[in-house]
Amino acid sequence: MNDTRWLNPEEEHTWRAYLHAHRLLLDAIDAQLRRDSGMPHAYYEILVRLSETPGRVLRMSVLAEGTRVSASRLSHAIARLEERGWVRREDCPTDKRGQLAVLTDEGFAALAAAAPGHVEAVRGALFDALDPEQVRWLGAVSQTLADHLGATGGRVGPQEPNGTAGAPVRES
Amino acid sequence: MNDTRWLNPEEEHTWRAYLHAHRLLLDAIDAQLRRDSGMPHAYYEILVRLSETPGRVLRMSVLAEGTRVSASRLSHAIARLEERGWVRREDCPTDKRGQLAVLTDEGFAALAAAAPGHVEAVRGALFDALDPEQVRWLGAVSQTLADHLGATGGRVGPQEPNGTAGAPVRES
DNA sequence: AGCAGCTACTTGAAAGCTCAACAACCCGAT
DNA sequence: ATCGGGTTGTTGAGCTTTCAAGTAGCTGCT
Repeated sequence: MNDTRWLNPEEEHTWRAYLHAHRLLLDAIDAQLRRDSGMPHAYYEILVRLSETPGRVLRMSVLAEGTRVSASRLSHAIARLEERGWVRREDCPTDKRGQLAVLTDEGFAALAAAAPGHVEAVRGALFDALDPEQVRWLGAVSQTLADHLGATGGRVGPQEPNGTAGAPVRES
Repeated sequence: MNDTRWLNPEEEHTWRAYLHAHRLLLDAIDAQLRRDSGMPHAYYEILVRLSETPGRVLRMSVLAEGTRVSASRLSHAIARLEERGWVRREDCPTDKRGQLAVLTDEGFAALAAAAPGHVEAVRGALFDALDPEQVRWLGAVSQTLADHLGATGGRVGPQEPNGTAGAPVRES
């Protein structure tokens, strides 16, 4: 009749704690970026991606893959970033279907301005709360999970060993 | 000039892996619920909360606190759940400002119908990928984080040791 | 060459979320 | 009693995300 494999108490607790912690964490990060830099975290991630790339250009499809967002969402997002002058679209020379998203100097400046506050927020919300062993485990578990979901349930296939966000390319 | 405490390589990697994993995980969970049960995960969490309460009633403020959602968002969400007939509003007898959200039988049925698929999704996306030690660490780290953010940066004050979601009250 | 089927990206509408403003009410102090 | 300040919940506007088409171009097959 009912062959659902319900969660056992430990799993249940873990899942709820995870949801709880994650919501608080991401809400804090997103709120900080919106408040101090006028951009949602999703946009920050896009800008970071672009900033790390030689020429600060990326094809839409690659960018979508890299930031794990749907094509549609990226298209809308880039449209808005374009309105702000932070990103510019160009035609892809090798594939007439393609579009390139180019980070403008204004976009890079906006990112550079946002980065310190954002990094402080991440540090304050996440790393300040965890001891080194916890950080290692969080990294390991996240990696395992990302591999699992990337290969199995997730959006797509071949995974780069990579996530998003942080600081823009440090110009060193 | 620049005294930002940037993330070190391990932190950077951990943060990106975390974002990556989390996005894949929550997207998968949310997509499953939308597809199979026509409700976003946020609504599921609200219904779960209500289902676990004696009488399946909760004051808006308590529900907002419990699901870690802004008052505004909850108000909108309840409005939509009400349109579907899954929740009903009632006046709070002891405080004329207050409103009670009551889970209807239809709402409970919808939750009960959604739960098995959702739990399978959580299991498949999360617990199937982790070994017991990783689950323990994930729980511990999440709990630490939730406490930290609940007390410090998060939305509010006195924390219940609790998150959200899972199965509705098992009728045992 | 031409065509079927796939990939890349966009679009518009509907749904959800955030933010700021607001109405109604409670409570404590005067 | 009433007034000030805090709390509870709602609303509407604007923005973001999702979903379902839709357009255009590539690719391999005949």
